[in-house]
Amino acid sequence: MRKDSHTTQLAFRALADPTRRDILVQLNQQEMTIGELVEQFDMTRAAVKKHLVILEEGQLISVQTRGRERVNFLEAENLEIVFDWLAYFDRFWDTKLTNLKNAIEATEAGESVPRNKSRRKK
Amino acid sequence: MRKDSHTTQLAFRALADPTRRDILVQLNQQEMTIGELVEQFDMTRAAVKKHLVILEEGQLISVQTRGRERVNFLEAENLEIVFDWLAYFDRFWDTKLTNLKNAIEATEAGESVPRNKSRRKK
DNA sequence: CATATATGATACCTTTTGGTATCATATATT
DNA sequence: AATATATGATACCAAAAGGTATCATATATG
Repeated sequence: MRKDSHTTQLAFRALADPTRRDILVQLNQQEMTIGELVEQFDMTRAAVKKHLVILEEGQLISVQTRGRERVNFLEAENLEIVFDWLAYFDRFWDTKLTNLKNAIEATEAGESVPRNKSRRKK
Repeated sequence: MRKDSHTTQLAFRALADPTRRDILVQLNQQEMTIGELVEQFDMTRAAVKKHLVILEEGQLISVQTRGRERVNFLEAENLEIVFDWLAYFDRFWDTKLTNLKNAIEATEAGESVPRNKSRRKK
């Protein structure tokens, strides 16, 4: 039986909570301190901190100290852990490849890369 | 703030457990009854059944009744829910597109579709 | 130096999760 | 019809998850 790695488990665990997924979205827009993140959520600093720890364990964010501040960065490349797991499923993948092929050809034709609907911000 | 859908949440929740991910892998090879699945795991039927319910709620499997048997199928297309969420992250996506472009060109050149790590730089 | 600010750490609580044991139901099979 | 088989449902339990309140620590700043 195929058993995926602990690294994979920590990544999926990190993504299982909606607040944590939202944090990643925030950090995709801009790196932020925990203080700035707390302003975006209706919960205490301690709760946000716990989420940040789990995101770090999942290798989806990194932290850089700046004086007394600690700035959190999205580690977008490490979403590959999840992507790779998905890629295992050939049936899904085959149709996906076709769609992506079209997207890429559109891109090469000079259009902008087509995005997901949820990507739009109003 | 971007808030993802309940559907997305149920999918990520379903993927958060290693046993459930393994079940999807099993069902990718071949559709199976709960009885057949139980043979593959070191836990009771009731435990497996709970996992199947959560996978159904995440729309990642479907069930078809055949006499007294209930056959579970992978709904590989619905992994798109997760894929779409990942696609939001442009930084990740841009590098991924490049890799996929290479993969697709290789495919069109007659090679088989490369997967996972083997797709990356060698 | 003294104080405010930004953050981390810990104890504690409630709900969810992952599991078992057990009972109930539907459909083959003899 | 009676029994075996395949599955579903429920009560119960321990551990993990998600949250708060509170205390501790490090670093700017007047």
